Amino acid sequence: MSVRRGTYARHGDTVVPSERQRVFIEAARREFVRNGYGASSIRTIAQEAGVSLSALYYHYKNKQDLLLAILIDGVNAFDAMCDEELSRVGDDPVERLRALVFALVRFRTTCQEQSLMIGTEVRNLEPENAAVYEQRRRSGNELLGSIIEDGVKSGAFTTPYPEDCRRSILAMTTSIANWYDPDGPDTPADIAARYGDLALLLLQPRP
Amino acid sequence: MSVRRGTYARHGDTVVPSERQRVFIEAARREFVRNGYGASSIRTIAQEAGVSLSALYYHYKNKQDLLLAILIDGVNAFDAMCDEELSRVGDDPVERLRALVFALVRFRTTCQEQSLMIGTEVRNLEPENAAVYEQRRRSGNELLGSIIEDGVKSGAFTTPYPEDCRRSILAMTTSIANWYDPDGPDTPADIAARYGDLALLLLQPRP
Amino acid sequence: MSVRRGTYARHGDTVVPSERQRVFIEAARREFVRNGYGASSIRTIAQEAGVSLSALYYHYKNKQDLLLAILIDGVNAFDAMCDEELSRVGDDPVERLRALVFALVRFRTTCQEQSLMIGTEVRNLEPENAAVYEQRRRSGNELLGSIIEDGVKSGAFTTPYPEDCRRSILAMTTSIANWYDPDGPDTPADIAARYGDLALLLLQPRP
Amino acid sequence: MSVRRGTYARHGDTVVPSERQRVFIEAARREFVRNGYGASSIRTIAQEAGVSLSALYYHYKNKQDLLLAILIDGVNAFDAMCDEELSRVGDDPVERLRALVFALVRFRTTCQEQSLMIGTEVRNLEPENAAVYEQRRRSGNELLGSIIEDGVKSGAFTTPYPEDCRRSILAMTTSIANWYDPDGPDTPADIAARYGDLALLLLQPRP
DNA sequence: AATGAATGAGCTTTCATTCAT
DNA sequence: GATGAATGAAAGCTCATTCAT
Repeated sequence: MSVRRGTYARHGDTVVPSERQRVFIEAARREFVRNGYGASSIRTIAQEAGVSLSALYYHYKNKQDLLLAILIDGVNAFDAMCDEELSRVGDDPVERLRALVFALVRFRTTCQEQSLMIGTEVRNLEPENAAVYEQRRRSGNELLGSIIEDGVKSGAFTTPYPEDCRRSILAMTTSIANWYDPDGPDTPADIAARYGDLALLLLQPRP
Repeated sequence: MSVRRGTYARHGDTVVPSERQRVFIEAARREFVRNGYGASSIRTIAQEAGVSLSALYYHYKNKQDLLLAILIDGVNAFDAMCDEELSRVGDDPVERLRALVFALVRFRTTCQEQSLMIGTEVRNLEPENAAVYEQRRRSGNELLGSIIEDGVKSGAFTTPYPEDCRRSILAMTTSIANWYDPDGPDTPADIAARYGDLALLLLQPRP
Repeated sequence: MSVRRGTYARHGDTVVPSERQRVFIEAARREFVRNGYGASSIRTIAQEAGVSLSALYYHYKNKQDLLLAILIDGVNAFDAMCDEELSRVGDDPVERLRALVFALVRFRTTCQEQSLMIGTEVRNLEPENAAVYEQRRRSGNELLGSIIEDGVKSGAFTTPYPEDCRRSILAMTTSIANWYDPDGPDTPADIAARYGDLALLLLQPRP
Repeated sequence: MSVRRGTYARHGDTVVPSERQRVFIEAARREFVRNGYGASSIRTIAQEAGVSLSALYYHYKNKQDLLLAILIDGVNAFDAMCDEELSRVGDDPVERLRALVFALVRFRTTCQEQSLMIGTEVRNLEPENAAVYEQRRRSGNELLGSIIEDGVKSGAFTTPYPEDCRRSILAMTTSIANWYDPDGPDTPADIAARYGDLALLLLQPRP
């Protein structure tokens, strides 16, 4: 039968896309980022991927399925970066916060396209797929909240608005993808350092 | 003889939409926010506005023109709020900063739909219209930059990263439109007060 | 707005198709009779009707709607013939039976295409439309049953199997559409006379 | 080396389908009866048969070939029933007529699906295959005509319209497949007895 | 100021079929 | 015997847009 069985739509668990599927995912992501999901043509995507339209349909049962695959691929990359950065540090909330901000910035700069997809195109997921996606996404995304919460509890952070801080840090790092230029003077590490500082300013660490 | 001549596409200056045009703008905005520009049907918009498709074409020469009208309508609302809030305060950078944040928050909360359109759907403007729009938008949007710059020059703000602060403040207030619930416990003023605090934390005002 | 509002799918009552709609109905009927509903292309139908594909979609909201229109047009023709023939005779069951068989034969011979559609393509109606159609069809189609029933009650027909007779008379007249050749030697009236005799043989009239 | 060589398309003679082929034939028949030939998908058929699409293509060279196989399988069943019933009786036209009607009814009731295919889907045969099929079908189908002819010649049947009788008897028995319900009260034998009576009424046997 | 009718291009999707393995 | 991968053609349908009235 078809590869479609192994699609994310069916099992929620992490399935590594095949080489062919990677080609589709990347072509589609380029298109979706350029035009948005609704205005992107699946014909053009197949063309950009260098195969026939039917071949795409052999691997993904429809446009939605492709969108879901891209988004899940994005959160996988995101999770991987968070895990990697956090594995380098200990339990100190300040250290952990800096590490996470570093991961966020790395993601928004080195995976600019993935980054732009997530959050912009989620609204185009049909309810069923949105559920599948949310479940996958939750785990990775609650990290910031728990780090802040821990820091506040332990007295490391003294901010009176932890929830607003969480949202703000997320928003300000997320928006980096909108202006970051890989050919510009700033390296991801430069930016991460500055945004780490800014994030800590918001959280008002115990002096 | 058609109204189209007076459309934004032709003259860049502010033209107040007629009553009829307001109906179209609002119906279209609802649709664009729901589905995105590319996936929205101009037929559905006409239907929601309660008139015939041809009537819409009498007022706007095409879908693009409608998008441009919506976006300009959005920046007009935005500019009006900024002007209003800033007219209440004097020259002190801290006061001005708070006033502007207040305006930003008011816009993102009370004009949620306009807010979501701006920034999400700009990319769907064709080059010619994008130019028209950018010109209109610039003036209003450079306010934050100049306030920060003034504060830094005068020594009122001591941040070493004024540009990152500007971007961060913009991003964190912008993102409010994504989660704000008019039926929730927080009033726009509540939120504005907190985000004013946060913004000042980033800018590190002289103690 | 569009003509679609007046389509049969919306109101169950008899709406006379416009001139344009007649063209579509006849082109579509030709195609459906030739290939069957499922294998007929709506593109080809539009082509045969001599208009663009979109024009067809302006008048009928989809393939189903067109099918329904054709079928209802068919039962309308059928009903008209039955009414006409029965209006010529009195109350005598034998007379009425002959008149109805005459109407059946006339329909199967002079409206061969309509005839072939009805009964062959009803199965392609989606449930909702099938309901609309059945309701329209019922009235006309129960005539034979009631004539036979009356005759049996009054003793004019002595058959022990009135229900099988009903089905048989229906089947044998229906099948005429399959072989009747308008250029052949038999006139519809010839055939009707013979099938009237046969139908009466089945019903075993009181001698 | 493929089985296709032995397919009906190549030799006209009776080839008994293999066990595997029976599975395909039955799955396909179910689909064809449900949707009609043109609207049935060969993919769905393979799925229902529980094998891969390619496996189906190994056994039948295309959709047409499958249709032909089904139809021929149908006439084979039909012929077998006729032979069986007729072998039980002698030369008397009345006896033979009753036996044949019995066979017709048995076929339409116990092989309902085969019955519905034959006659409904023949029109979908391409000319070449239609020829192959007609040749196979003729023999079995001319039985009724010859029995009636014999009876008329010998004076056993006095009908003035033997050809119309033949068509009527065929039509009325054929239509049984449309309403027969295996779970209903009537057994095939019950129905056959009644339709035998009706058929004889049409033929007007010498008293 | 507004409408109904029409159009051509494009959409997503499914089709029957082939072929290397 | 059987499969996965692929393809070109065509399906039904919707799109933004135009134009005579």
